[in-house]
Amino acid sequence: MVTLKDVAKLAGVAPITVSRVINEPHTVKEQTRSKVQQAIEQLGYSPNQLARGLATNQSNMIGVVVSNIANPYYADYILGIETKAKQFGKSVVICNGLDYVGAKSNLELLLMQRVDGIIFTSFEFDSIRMQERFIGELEQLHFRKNHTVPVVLFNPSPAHTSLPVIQTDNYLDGLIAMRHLLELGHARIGHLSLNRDASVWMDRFRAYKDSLLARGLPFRSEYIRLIEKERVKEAEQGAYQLLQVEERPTAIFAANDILAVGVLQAAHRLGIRVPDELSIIGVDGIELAQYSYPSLASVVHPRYSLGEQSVELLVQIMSAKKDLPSLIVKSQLHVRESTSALRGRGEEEKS
Amino acid sequence: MVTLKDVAKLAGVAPITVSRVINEPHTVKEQTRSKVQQAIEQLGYSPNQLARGLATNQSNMIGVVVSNIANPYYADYILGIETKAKQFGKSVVICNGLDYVGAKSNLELLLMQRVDGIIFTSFEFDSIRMQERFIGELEQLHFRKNHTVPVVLFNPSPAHTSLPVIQTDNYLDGLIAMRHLLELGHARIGHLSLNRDASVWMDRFRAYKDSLLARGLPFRSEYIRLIEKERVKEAEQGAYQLLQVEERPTAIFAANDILAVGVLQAAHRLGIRVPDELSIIGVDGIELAQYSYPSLASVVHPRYSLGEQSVELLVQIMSAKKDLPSLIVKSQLHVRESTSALRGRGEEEKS
DNA sequence: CTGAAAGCGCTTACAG
DNA sequence: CTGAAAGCGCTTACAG
Repeated sequence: MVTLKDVAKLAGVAPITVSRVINEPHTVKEQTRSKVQQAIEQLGYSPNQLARGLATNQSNMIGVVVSNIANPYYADYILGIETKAKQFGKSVVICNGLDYVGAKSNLELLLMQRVDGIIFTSFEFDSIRMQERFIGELEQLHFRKNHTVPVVLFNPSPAHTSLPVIQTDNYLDGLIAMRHLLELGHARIGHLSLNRDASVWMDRFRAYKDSLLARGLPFRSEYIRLIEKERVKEAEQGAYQLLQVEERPTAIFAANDILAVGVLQAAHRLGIRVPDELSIIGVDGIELAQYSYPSLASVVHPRYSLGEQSVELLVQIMSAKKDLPSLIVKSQLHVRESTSALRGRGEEEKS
Repeated sequence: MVTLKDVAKLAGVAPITVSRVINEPHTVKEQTRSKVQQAIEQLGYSPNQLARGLATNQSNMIGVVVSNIANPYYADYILGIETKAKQFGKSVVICNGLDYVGAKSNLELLLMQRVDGIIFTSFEFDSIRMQERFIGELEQLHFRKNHTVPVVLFNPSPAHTSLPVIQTDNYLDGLIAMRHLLELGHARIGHLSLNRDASVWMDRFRAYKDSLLARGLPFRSEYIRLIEKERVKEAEQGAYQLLQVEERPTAIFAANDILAVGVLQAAHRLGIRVPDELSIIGVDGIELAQYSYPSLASVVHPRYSLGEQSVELLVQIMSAKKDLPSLIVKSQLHVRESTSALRGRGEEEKS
């Protein structure tokens, strides 16, 4: 391997001068600089980041622990992270954090690699208790005297933590979805969600209830279905039950797009026309919802931008050497083809 | 930061002994080992990988340059890479390689980081010429005398290269898709693909033609549609034209699932029933196809496994210090709801 | 504007 | 089984 020394020798200067040409070119005289530049190109020199990192105590890498890399929700998010990280001259080390053990061991690896900071996405461990524990350990790590690693949590669950957080507003997402359905005149609205106590599901459910109450609409337990797994098939099964109660809901607020797709599938198989007989809305804005037939209305998360902002927040914390206020990023309602005004009510309005 | 020295001091041994406890524990006497272990835990020591990498000339990182991180095709692939890499004790640095400039600069960054090896996925640069150029530069890099970086290309395009390659068989994928349709009795089969000269599209197209010829079926140019962009919307537009020729195809082989979803959308909007009036099959096996309504038949790539195998191949090359034969991984036909026997022909068979 | 020395935190190779 | 010395390839801090 070509080293700084080799370049220095060829250019007839001291190694430190080569270092300067690379890191602070303006401090070097034009003439020597071009001499060094030439030597660098001639030898195809590529600075060793490991050595540089060791000397500067800065690796120029940021770690990202994603709860599940294969989850399509995170594809855009990761792209946003990568793009923004490169703008700051940083590389991205990506890890999967499917369970506590995996997340923990990946965290340790990242610490060994001396990454400049770490971004964690919302975990989906088996139990919320383990997530609590993990976040607790992160806090300990973060507030340790001798070596602090800047950390940003994206949509942590549980949400209460002293660490810097970037988050979407689950409750607001729910309100937005419900308002859309209510404004279309729907009153018999079902809710399909997950039987988990993470805030994603709890808060969206709370928004569902509050929205009904605010309109003076009854809250009917037969209009609620909580399934066990965040999968289309499971959601479809749950939706069957929701769609077979006596007074069928005219609209369903699915807690996210995966579940919404399941509802759509169920409607198709039951021969229920969407949106004529049933309106459906989800949350997240993943591709799957966009390319369903009919395309699904969704409260869309700006995932790419969330990735970018996660990095920005992390970098700010890194340079400020202190924590910054948490960030809440707004979602946006995308009305597509899966919702329509309630029949009858809609006609009344026309006349 | 706690260093090896600190641990050594606390344990009352030489630094090298601590190093041994970490890297080759069996060479250290039980008694000293436990003394050192205790000191490590007490201080919360975490070995500095940068220093280790500098000394051993091995970073324990592998680089991955993905043509487009946000492409859902790669989500599972990356997960497979990450999982397998961790089994080998390696971290994954992920980069986006949307265009030549981006791929090039990311390559340079990875080289500076002294990654142990790099995996490149098929590029989708604007022009095939730039892809050729990039692969050419990789070859140069690979066969350079003084510092060779092991490299694996996943589905490169153009496909002819002297570098180690792991690939799916585009031509075979096409044959499998076509055989399925032909066996269902279809004779009027359309093909929707991209107007690009990458082998993904060329080879699948060739398989389309050859399959027809092998059955003595006519090749009709009005049954072919090549669109400009790999997008559902664009595919839908292309499909309209395909579905409005006088003698409408009874089946369509879409060159991949994205395009197949577009065909499905077009069929829906034209009121053409799938699969009763039109069978559709794609290639890739992405989620989007699986959760369409009706669900789309596809020649499925084992993407998770492809990721795993990419890492395995890379690791083998790294340790063998020489190139290994290229790997071709088989796809698998998943019949779902979007294909059915040609009416009439199907009934004949029954009687 | 340029350089000689020391050090970042590990491991390798050689002793004992 | 354990250790002292040298080195990996950079940069920091101090001189001049």
